[in-house]
Amino acid sequence: MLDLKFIRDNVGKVKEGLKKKNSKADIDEILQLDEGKRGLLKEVEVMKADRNRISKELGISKAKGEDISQKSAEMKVFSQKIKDIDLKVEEITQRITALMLSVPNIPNEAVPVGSEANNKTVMEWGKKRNFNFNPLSHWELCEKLDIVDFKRAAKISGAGFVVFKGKGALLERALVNFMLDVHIREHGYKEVIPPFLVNEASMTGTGQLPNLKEDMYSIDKESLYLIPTAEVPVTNLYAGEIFSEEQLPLYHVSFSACFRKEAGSYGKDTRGMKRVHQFDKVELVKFVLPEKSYEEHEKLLNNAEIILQKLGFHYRVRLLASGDMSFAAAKCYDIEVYSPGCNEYLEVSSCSNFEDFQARRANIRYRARSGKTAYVHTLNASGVALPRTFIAILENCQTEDGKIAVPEALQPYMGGIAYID
RNA sequence: GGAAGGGUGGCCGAGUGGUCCAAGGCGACGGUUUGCUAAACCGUUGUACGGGCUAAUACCCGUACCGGGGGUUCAAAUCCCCCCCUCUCCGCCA
Repeated sequence: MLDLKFIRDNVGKVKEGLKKKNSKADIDEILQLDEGKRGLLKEVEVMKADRNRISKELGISKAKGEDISQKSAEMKVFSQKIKDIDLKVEEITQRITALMLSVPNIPNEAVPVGSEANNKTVMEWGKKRNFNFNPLSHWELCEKLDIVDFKRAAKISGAGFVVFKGKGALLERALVNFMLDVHIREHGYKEVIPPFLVNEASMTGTGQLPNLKEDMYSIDKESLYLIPTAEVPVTNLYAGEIFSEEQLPLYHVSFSACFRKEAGSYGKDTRGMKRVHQFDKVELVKFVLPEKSYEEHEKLLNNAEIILQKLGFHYRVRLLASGDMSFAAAKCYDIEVYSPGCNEYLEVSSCSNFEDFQARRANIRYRARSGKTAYVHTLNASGVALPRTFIAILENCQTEDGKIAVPEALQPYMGGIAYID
């Protein structure tokens, strides 16, 4: 959520930012409601001051044994007037809040303006592997090696689900443990294993609700949602809390399953496991001081990149254009790993700085040494998402005779085996 | 699913209708003392919103906030109703 006061003082800047993000959010309506509300507040607060003063006087009169019945009767009418105005104020406040929750974050100045086509490659690592044979797609490899079962997954759950089997399951497990270990031991993150079901407040806190409701699985009877990313439970861990300045920065790494309906992307990437309804992910979440957040953002990006470097994959980093960023982000890098079977770059991580946007929604603050409280900045990145990394391993590490050469970094996590065959 | 307790400031914890501007403690900050640290003593110490005055997030005034919502009352942390959360015990299940 943006700061209403900031909107009030920077109307032009905010409108420009929203335009860059292709948002149709109506700032004017919010400002108009806000003005009306402040007018009413001014009026009713004077009345309340009167009420408080007179009530106090009546208390004293009564203690002296004086008759206060007439004055009481007058005050009853006056109090009712206050209640009526309070009700109006409450109505307006709710409308403002509802509108504010749907206003996206505005982009940082470093973000290129435009749509997906304006995303900028800011860095490339490694090189595409040269094959002296025709590389297979991951779904062909999965079937041949019998390590992922798409058909039976569809039978028990539906399209867009996968079942890992044998060495496929082992590879998935190995990847999770490998990534967790790197972030915990080498990058100083503290591990958290959160619930995979969260309440509505948590989903609102990180910005998935209200706008992305159609893309989430929910258990309506209990008002619970299946998490689309560990970002949701982990960020909301500290909702309503106040850090001391010494506690920051705080780094968490978290493994979770992620659940996404992928509404609106039917027919896209239907083959294989590029886009599935349930997948595993190792997520990095940071809580930092506002003045450090862009420095921390670069470090975060690097932490995620290291995973791909250790696995030895060619990848590129894209700075997303304003219109391609998510609702809550102020600046975002995507890491895309190259996969030869499908011959494309696959997004394995979004590395975002949300500034105080999520912190304001979830009310996560810190107390500065001066004693002042302020919102923290939150950031997160996948470190990294599993299915596409799994794809990249199969397609990049395949041998001519149809085996998968396990990357060296993963071998200790797979009982020392060198090949999946 | 049943029964009982609890939810108060950064934290702990008192508070059964007006004097609550929420006691007291801890912590934090400032000061005195001190070779340094500690201790002791003195003082300060919430958040949000609105308004005034501004260079100002400084200062002044007001309002609201004691889990959330509603009610009673001239007046609610306090009384009543509903809900949420939490904890203990019982039952059921793993």
